[in-house]
Amino acid sequence: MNIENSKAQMRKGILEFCILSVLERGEAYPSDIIDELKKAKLMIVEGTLYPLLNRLKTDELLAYRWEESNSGPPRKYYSLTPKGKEFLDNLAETWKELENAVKNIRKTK
Amino acid sequence: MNIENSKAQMRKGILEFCILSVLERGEAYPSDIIDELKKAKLMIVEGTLYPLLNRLKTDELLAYRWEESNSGPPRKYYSLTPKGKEFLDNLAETWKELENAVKNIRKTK
DNA sequence: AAATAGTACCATGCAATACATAGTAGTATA
DNA sequence: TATACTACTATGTATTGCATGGTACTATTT
Repeated sequence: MNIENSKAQMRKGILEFCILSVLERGEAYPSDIIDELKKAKLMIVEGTLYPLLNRLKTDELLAYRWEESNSGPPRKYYSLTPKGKEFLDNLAETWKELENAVKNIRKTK
Repeated sequence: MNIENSKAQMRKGILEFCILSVLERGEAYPSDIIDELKKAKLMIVEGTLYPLLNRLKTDELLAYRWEESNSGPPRKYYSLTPKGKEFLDNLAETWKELENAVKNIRKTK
């Protein structure tokens, strides 16, 4: 049993929350999102990010627009929809509950 | 996109950590573990717990012994191995890093 | 112009794990 | 014996992060 695998498993399920959080602060395109997460020491790879963004778009939590880049190919800027913002609030609550649960398990008794 | 599913996904990857934490405090059999987690508001079902316990046993993080019950079928008591304790310490560190990563993403910038 | 490099996005098979469901088995009680 | 309760086992399904391979656009180099 491998700690790197456990790290990846722990990331599962919270990346959605983190990505919506990044976009709460303002629209961004995928590389920006990767950079923001990397700054917070949370690594995500393209093979994960793109399908995830597409899922969120399909579920109407995100919207996007294309923008020409002045130094490379066009970019897809994502932003939160009102529905996305609401969902994010729910995720934030869920995360807090999870944190508390872990805290209780680690401390109590 | 369904908040209940997101809750389940957030649980993925940290149940291992929580179960090892419960056992850090002393050996327990599966129903005890379920009760401890339930007390902390973390729900796990048998179909998840048993395979997980078996995986941890297979990886030598847990040991178990059978004990006759005085009011029902025999019980399988699990306990942490030294290897398990060491792995748990790593998981605790990983969890802390994850908490900080989320905190940074939610707060910074 | 063609080739190469850098950047951006897309597609998909695989591995891991939570859950739902179905079942077996031991013990106690009706 | 049948039923109920408790405990453990097995497995198919759904979901999602990762590895890998690819397409496409723009800029730079040959």
